[in-house]
Amino acid sequence: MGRGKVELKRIENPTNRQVTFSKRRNGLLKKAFELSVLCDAEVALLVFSPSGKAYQFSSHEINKTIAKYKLEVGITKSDEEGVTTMEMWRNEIENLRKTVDALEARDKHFAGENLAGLGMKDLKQIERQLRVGVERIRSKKRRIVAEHINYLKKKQKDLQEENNNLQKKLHELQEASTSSIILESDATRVFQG
Amino acid sequence: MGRGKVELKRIENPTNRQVTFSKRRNGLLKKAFELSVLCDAEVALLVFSPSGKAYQFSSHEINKTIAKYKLEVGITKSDEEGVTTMEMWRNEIENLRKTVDALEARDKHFAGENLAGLGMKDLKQIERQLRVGVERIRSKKRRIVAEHINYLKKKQKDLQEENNNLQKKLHELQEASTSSIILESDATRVFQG
DNA sequence: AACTATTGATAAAC
DNA sequence: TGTTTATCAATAGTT
Repeated sequence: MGRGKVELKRIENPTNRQVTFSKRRNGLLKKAFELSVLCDAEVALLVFSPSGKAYQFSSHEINKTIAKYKLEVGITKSDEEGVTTMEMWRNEIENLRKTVDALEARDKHFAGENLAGLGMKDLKQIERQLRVGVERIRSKKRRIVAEHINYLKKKQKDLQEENNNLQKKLHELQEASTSSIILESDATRVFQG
Repeated sequence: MGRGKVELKRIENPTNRQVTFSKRRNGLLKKAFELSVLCDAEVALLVFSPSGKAYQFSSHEINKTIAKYKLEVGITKSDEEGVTTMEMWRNEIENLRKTVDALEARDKHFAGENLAGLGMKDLKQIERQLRVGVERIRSKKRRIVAEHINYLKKKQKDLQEENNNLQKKLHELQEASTSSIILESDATRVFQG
């Protein structure tokens, strides 16, 4: 379902694989939910990304669904305990190490290092990603600057206003002072007259 | 997807519900499979029909996937006492997870995403790194193109050379042919004379 | 992330 | 259930 058919095999380009994973994972979770609602079914779905991130959906208590499944299949609890656990942890750690390696390789590519073995297509894609990144960073910077400018303008305006007020008051005081002098001199004249 | 839209609520007609369950269950299992293959993901899917019949798909050992899930939940839950070795492993895994998260965050920054909370200084640094990356990628691209051009030039030169050789040979053949005709007519004349 | 051209899934009917 | 068909939904590739 898309611009072209897709072979049923691991997508080699890591970026595409990640994007497809994200899209299809959402689709799968949605459909699991729909099935449970439309057909009144009990559904449990576990998904782990290659990097070890977990996603899940369950229509009921997931542990109960799992227990139900185990009952159905007749698996003893001991299967998942003991030595197996250790192995799993080892696997988990190994997977995480691989993920770290992959991400670090990616970072190197973004830094323009370790490009040997990349083809023109890969390079173009990376360049495009970098350019998009730069543009977004610049946009963010522009926004920050604009916000700062607005802040300064507002501050300036406030100060100007305050300034005007002070000037006005000062003026009033001066006026008042002058009048009172005039009045005083009048009064003096009256008294003198 | 069909002759009409469908409300997201339990299908009341039991026959339709059963038919839809059958179809959608198959669709869901198929998509779970595709996700696991295309994206190299670990997927486990459990479905119980309302009548209690079980269906499942799993890309790996389902018990391990389930155990992995429980491990995941166990790690997120912080946390009770355990054997020291276990603790160490947990720590190691958690550290690796943090590393992965950090690297992924870095990638996001490089993609110009999740920039909230970054200051002007951070942004400038990231932008500089990206620009360096772009420049190196471009440089690599230029080198590839240059190499390709050289290859084409060499090929062209070789072809030109071969071409010349062929022309030369052709010319020689034509010369030879012409001479023999002359010789033949001479001979004829001699015989006739 | 948003947009489409396409493929895929499926509701209805048989 | 299986098949067919008209439609809707998911998504691959692209920007």
